[in-house]
Amino acid sequence: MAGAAAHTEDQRLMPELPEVETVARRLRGALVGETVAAVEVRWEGSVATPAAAEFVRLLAGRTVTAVGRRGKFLLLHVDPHWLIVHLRMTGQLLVPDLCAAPPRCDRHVHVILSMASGRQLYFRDARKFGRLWLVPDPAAVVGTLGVEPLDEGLAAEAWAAKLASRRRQLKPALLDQRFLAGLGNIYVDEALWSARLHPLRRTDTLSPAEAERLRAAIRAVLLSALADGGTTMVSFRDPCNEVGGHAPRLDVYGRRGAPCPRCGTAIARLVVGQRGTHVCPRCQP
DNA sequence: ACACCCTCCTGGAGGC
DNA sequence: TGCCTCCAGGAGGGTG
Repeated sequence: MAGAAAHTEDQRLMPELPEVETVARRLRGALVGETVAAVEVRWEGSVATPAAAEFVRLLAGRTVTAVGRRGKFLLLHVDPHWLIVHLRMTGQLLVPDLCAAPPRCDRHVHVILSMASGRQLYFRDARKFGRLWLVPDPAAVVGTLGVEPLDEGLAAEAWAAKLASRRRQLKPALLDQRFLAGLGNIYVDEALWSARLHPLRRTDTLSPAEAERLRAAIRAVLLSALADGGTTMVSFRDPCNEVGGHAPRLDVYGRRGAPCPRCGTAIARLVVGQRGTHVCPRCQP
């Protein structure tokens, strides 16, 4: 019975930190050193800033010197500019050149960068929520993001104090990119399950042991997904049009009605902060 | 500081 | 090749 319901949720899956990091790593090898020859913007709504014509003009002739990630944002240094991309729900960055099964250049491909070498980069996005920015300073886009969960910044003491300093429900706090950068709906549910914490617990009620459990769970969940090349339910693809391998290893997300891997109780679905949320009613009191 | 609501957008599912 | 409605989801904005 999890079948139909879970499949519905599977349609709405966004790239989170492990998926964006996977894209960044593979784009780095594909694009660093490449020079942009031409840019085509097929749907102007994909470009947040500047205006499409200016976006095209500024990129032409520039060379990609670095590819990085901050939270769920991709940062491409197209010297001297920064091309920043957020994939949101269904966005993809594809390098057809490298694909064993190349994507069609269909109506969902909204921006195309053509390199001097002939290599191309597609920005494809069925739901059109994804955005591209071209700015002189990345801080204009990513300046308000919180700490990176996989960085030293998430030290145990600082993390416990950070949680204690807020009075919010755990799930909305963990989804807040100013609080912690990179988690989305899937990995928040997975981390809370792993740490045996209910999503409605208030951040300032966690014991030091619980805070540490959560910190470790977040890191473990992200690292595990990253090792699998991310989670693909339906739409996530890396630049080579390949799916991520982590979906079968999810413990609660999209598994309503299925048995909790720890205790066998049926996974429940509730709504927290307007978002579908998966918990084990027994493990997460 | 926090909760709540709205907008963006569309494919898929379910009702009929 | 059936049509129509509903809905999820991240981020940013606004309001209470």
